[in-house]
Amino acid sequence: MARPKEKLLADVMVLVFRLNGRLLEQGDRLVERLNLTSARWQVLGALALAGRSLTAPQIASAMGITRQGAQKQLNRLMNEGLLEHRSNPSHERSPLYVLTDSGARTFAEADQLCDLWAADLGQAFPEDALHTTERVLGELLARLNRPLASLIGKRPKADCDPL
Amino acid sequence: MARPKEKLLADVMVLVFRLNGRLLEQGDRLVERLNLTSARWQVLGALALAGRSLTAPQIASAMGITRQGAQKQLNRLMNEGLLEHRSNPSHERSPLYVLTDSGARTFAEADQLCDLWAADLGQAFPEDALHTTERVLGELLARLNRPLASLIGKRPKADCDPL
DNA sequence: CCCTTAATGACAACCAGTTGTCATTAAGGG
DNA sequence: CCCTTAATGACAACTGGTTGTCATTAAGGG
Repeated sequence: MARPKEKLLADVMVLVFRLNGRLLEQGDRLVERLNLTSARWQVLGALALAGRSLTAPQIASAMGITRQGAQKQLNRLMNEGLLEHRSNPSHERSPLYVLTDSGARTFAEADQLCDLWAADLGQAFPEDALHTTERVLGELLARLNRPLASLIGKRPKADCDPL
Repeated sequence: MARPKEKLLADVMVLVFRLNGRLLEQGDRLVERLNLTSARWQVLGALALAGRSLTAPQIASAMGITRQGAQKQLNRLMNEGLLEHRSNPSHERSPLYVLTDSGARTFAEADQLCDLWAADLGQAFPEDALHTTERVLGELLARLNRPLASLIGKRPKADCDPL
């Protein structure tokens, strides 16, 4: 075989980097008119998908970023009136966030645009190819969520110490 | 079908975002010992792969980022002695960059680590699944490189005007 | 040979994310 | 019921990328 699996995988990695950039860029343009960016859109999405109020750390975790990163977008969305606080019965310093009417409307518009966009992009691909892609990327992600201690010759942290 | 293609594609997009983060994170850790980051590693890679000296804009284009972004990393790599200037016969203000011995050695080490890493990650996947993934992502990228003018109701720029 | 335009580097401002620190609140074990 | 520890928000500094601007150099057309 001309391309060993490592090389194929390296190609996939490079594609992921490029795609990430393009997706964010096009996503930004897609929701520009709504005064959203990809980042703020994703926050609205986390709340809309959850269908209930969430705290900042919960939203961060749903987005796969740090709570500080999520907090920045939350503060901004609050200022713009797309979100509001609900007092959190089980944590007085950590409010729950919910979409305002304006926020829900804005997200619905973005979601419509996204469907059009995805339908347009998706028509080029056979269903099973998309499925395979999803499976591979998902499995890759799962493997990347484990540490790579062995390769870098770094000792595992104390709490991972072998008995 | 329970999942229409738009939804599958949306899932793939989310996976790309997550993977991008993880790959950068693990990549950073992989080359940490070499005083590299994913970004600086990629600059060295662009030069090593090209096998010849390149200008800053050429490197930026190879990396798919802006020339200003590439320049930042180039300046830093110069300071650390991994790159050096060659005078550019065809452009006196835009020098050519080449790897120093130290830069070439550092990149060779990183490349070795990368092969180990990719081999480890790649063994989980059948060859044809990786191939399909590469094809889908590549085609997706190609489609994302065209503007999405129609969906956002934005007029195309003057130089794209229909005759 | 000018003169306009494109390419380039330097710089600054910004965006989205990270890590780290600090003070406060929540939670749980003697 | 303390007292320690974890979780949280606020803040600051940093990274890697973006856009925009400016001055200079290259390139090409009258």
